[in-house]
Amino acid sequence: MDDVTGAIADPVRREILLMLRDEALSAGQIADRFAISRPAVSRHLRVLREAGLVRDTADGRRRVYTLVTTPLDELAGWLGQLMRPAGWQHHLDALETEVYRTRRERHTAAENKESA
Amino acid sequence: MDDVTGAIADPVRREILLMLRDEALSAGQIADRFAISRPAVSRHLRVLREAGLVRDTADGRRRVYTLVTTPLDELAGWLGQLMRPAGWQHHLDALETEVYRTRRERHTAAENKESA
DNA sequence: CAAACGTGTAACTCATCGGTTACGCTTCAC
DNA sequence: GTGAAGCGTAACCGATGAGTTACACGTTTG
Repeated sequence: MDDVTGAIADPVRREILLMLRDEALSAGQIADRFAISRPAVSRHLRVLREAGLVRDTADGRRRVYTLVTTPLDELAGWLGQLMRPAGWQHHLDALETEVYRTRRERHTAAENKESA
Repeated sequence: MDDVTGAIADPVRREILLMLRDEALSAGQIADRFAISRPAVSRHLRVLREAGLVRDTADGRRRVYTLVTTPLDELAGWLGQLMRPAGWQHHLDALETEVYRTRRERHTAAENKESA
């Protein structure tokens, strides 16, 4: 949990996650979309990887990253735990999870759509 | 958003939020539950306050803190944005079930008398 | 009023973080 | 084989964060 919240805490890393939401991207492609240096992005990717939020697959000399949302379940559960007593119904639209106890393996987002 | 994710990133602060979920607590009461010094807790409270996650009301020489979940909406929305493409339907389904089933759980944390 | 209580703030230390440049390793192209 | 492409790591640095002790300030209480 600490890994996830820590990873989420940085705007660059949040942006990376959003980028990976729609398509898998290589390290270089990701780095190109930021003003900071490539090594800096590389380390952000490392943080995300260690938090389990992304998975990297070697593809020749490239390294393709894909999103892994599973670790977010715990965070979502924590959020739900906090918001429940208040306007629960209201948040339902935005929130979306109470999982917290279910699914844990499911999707794995292994779409090999790298048509870059 | 950065404020919230930053605030959430610390385990002590997350714990504080959970503590405030069920009842309002004074700074001292909160500090007593942690091994760290009181000033340290005080600064955690400041971070939470600046993130809008807690509200403090003066009560004599005490300062009572209450939870404010509103800022979490944005985070919840962001989370949803990330998890939607994956098992969104699934999550939503589980959520609704959960909501109807628990239905505010009996005890209700009725201490929410101090309105905004 | 004076003493004790409850809290926040200031000043300081130490560890961690995010960024940069330099470098090394593996893979593709010729 | 040689050189370039693509990435990650190492070393270094300034900024930030969390913890501590010392202190100031308002509030109760005797």
